[in-house]
Amino acid sequence: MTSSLHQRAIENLGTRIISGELPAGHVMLAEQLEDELKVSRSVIREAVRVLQSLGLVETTKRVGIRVLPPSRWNPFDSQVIRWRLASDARGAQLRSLAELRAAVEPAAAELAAQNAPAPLRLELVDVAYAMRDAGHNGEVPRFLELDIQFHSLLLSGSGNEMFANLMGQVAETLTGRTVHGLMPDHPHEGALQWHVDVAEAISRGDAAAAREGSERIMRRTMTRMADTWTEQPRVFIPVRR
Amino acid sequence: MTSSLHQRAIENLGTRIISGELPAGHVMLAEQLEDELKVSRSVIREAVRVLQSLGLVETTKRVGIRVLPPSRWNPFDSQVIRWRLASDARGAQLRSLAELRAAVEPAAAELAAQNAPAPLRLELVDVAYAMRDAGHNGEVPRFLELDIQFHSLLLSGSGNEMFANLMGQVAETLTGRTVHGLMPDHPHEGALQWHVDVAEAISRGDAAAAREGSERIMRRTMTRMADTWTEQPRVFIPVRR
DNA sequence: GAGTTTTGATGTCTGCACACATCGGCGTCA
DNA sequence: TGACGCCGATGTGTGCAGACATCAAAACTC
Repeated sequence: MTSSLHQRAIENLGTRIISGELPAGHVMLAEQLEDELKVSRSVIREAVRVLQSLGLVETTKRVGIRVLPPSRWNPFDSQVIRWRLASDARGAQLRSLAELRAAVEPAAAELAAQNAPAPLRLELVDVAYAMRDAGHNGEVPRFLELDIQFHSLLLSGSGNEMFANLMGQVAETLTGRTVHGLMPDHPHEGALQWHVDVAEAISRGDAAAAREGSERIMRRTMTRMADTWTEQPRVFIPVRR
Repeated sequence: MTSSLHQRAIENLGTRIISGELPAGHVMLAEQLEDELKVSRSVIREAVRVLQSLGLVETTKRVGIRVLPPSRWNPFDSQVIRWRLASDARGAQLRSLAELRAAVEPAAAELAAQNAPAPLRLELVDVAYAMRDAGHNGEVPRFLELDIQFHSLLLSGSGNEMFANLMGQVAETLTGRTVHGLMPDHPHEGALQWHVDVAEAISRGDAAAAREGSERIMRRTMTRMADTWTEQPRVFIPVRR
């Protein structure tokens, strides 16, 4: 349990802002938050400072703490992502993550084939084969675990820390699929082999094959998920000049 | 100037941590920081809370404030990116951003062709032609400005808030190229036309052409920049299990 | 309407009590 | 004698309460 008071205050306010309960433009006073959350001023202030750094609120003297519109939120912060996944915008968040992942993974596969350290390549191949076996045998939980590990290793092997950081979020989209009932008991036969192909391409340093294999996996993943979020409204962030 | 004491404390500690002056594992005491920065506890505490949320430090009772290794830093936070760009790792940061951009922009172009609102499509075409003119006439500052606007509009038009958020960082990589002396007085003739092609493909909703055109631009950009950072060491983030 | 004063919120500082992880002394047991 | 574990001492962050400083919005004056 993250039982620190300020962490709970962040959680409370963060979820309420992102859920829309506290809409953009809504102004709060520090004193009012003290009463509401039954904590002292320092706790509120520290929480507000963190929310400020996430782009969720801004503070103005003589006005108070103002909630900022979604276009100001930092969409890459893992807390923001978590809060959005718990909100009505869950579908839109999953789509954004899936699109990002589909864009990044082929590039990461290509880089991994060029740069990944040898032990990581070996592990990647092992995991791919283990994954194929688990898929054949219908061991769904083990398959999901290996799937996450496979893609984590791939992103990590790219040697790009931004790609690698997407691991955590990718895990969310993969586990999110099971929640949406999108995981069949027996994973697609072709996809299992494609993972092995990607791992071996990376292992032997074949960048083009690694990218193509990864693109194949991503294309299939996207087409399978696409129809679940067609109804999700898209948010267009205005260009700041 | 953002002259708030707490902001300055964040800036001071953030730059020193990311520059390596305060190495991973280094432990500081809140009281010691008060003396050093000549500010009160509340300022230090609020600053530390923000740095904690960025993954730069962790606090432990009876120990103090411990600096975390780079693998724990949030690589998508704009402050972290800015601090890295100002450090010795500037080259590695630019490479990471360029790789991310190269992965994302073709996907964004494809999505923009499918989803962008009509006014944005028109503006994109206008900017592309203006860019071509500025390039022909050797108006370098205006060209750079239009270039940033073009790519911002493209990312924004994708309707994916994560893609759109990369705008600010992309501007950094583009202006960073000029600093590195990578911008010729007269931009590449083909690239100018490619931008127009992408804009028109998006404008008429031709997703495949938009993606291909964007890929062409990105391939050229990457090959042109690649040799500037070959000597930059890559950082492999271990997979957390 | 321009300039000035008032006002009310955040910003900053300080002293105190508390929680709790670490350390070290002590005793127990093998 | 040495290893181990209990347990209190200690020092740190955490949380609280109250004060004053600062500064920009709002009200006021001319």
